Amino acid sequence: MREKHKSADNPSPQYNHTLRKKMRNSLQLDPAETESLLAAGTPYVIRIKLEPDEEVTFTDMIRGTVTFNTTGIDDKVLLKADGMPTYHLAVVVDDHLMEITHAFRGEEWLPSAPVHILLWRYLFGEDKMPEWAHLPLILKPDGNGKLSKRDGDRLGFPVFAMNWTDPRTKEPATGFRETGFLPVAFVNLLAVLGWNDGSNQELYTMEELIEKFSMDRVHKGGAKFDFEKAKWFNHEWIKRLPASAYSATVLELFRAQGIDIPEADLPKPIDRGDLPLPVTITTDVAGFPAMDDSELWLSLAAERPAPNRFETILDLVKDRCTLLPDFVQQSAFFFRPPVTIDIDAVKPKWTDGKKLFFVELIRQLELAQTWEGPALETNFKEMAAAAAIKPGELLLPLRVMLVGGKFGPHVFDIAALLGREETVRRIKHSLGLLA
RNA sequence: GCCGCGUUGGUCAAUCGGUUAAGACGCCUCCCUUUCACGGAGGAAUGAGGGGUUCGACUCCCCUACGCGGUACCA
Repeated sequence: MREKHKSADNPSPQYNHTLRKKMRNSLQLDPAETESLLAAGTPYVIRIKLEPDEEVTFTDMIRGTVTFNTTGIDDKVLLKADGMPTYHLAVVVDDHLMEITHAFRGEEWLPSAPVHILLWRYLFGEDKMPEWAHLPLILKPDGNGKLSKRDGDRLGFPVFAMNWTDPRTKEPATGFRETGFLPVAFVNLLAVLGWNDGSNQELYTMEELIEKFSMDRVHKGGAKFDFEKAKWFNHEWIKRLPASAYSATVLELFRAQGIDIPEADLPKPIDRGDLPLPVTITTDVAGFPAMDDSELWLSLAAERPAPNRFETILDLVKDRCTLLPDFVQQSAFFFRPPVTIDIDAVKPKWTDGKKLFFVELIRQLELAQTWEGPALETNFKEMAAAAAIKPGELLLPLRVMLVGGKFGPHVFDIAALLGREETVRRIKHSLGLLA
């Protein structure tokens, strides 16, 4: 019926005060005919009836006063032919029953806001209506338009906070959490996408956000999503939080990769019964935001005296980690010998002199009184001087022998954490490969 | 088509009439580091266009352009 009113000029004719007069409906039909149609079970919908040329004005927390003229709005369907309400009816009734005081939604809802305002007026009274805020949209990084799951798939980044499967299409989607984002970082990056407090600050804890966030500084225009910047936020949070804040999560990642961390390396399990109930957390470590419950408890024990090897290692490599899974790549060699050894990085410059040096090194390491990074380094450099080889010529081979490649923290920190036995074993193994 | 909302470097953005137009991400150079990073110091890069108002406009007004959102018995 409505189809015949479509034209090239107006591809989407409105069902409004003008058009409804040309259609078959209860407003045009004889009441008796309507009754008989109803009695015969003819399908029907119920629409809102808008008066022509009426101004609907409301206040939006972000946009201020917004005005629409009813002439430009359809008589929206409220109750569908199957008896189910449309969103328009449902939100209003829902918000009323739930006594909603503030309604936040995306900007795409702005055009239908007047319908909802009118519904409030007709049904419950505008005085009971919630305050409105229509948030700017997050746009796709390239081109224009709002960010969608497809863009994430196409460009290789998550668009949802957590993993979820679309109930309609059954399509799975990877979340920020599963990609390796810290909850604090995610909330932080989202908060400053379309808002800032006027200062140069970019990193905010949850507490600071609660204190400083204000609707009047939320932008009206949408912001393009930049995954590089998103990763930067996560990197910053990984760096500034102690490893104990996320070690439990990282432990799971190691296990998922089939790398088991010995019990002795892990932080001692906390007996929750012994801890007082956390009310307020005050620490000087950047406000120390809570993650989830278990991490909250862990963080409470952050000042625990006994350091554990696992978190010590995590703290040692965290500068190199942008996403949580990076920890596995950056520190797996601490827990099991490197799978591959980049021996080609050493071979071209390998000499008999160096070989002799390492043989002697093994002997000395086995004899060493103590096993600490600085002492190991001093001794190593003295040996290099004695052998008349520049330390730099020997440092890289040692690194490759211990970690398998040209990466990782300070070599002697690694050796210290690896322990005498494992250090010697790895040097011997590589010497074998070089023979 | 119509209605609404927007428009400062590649991106996020400050500025609420007077600044050399901040800062951050990314990019480039250098320093530190005998690995990879972190860190430090620099660099390139911005007011969509046109009219007004004003002593003075990125900032206020109008027009145009462009973008986005909506225009469903989807949300």
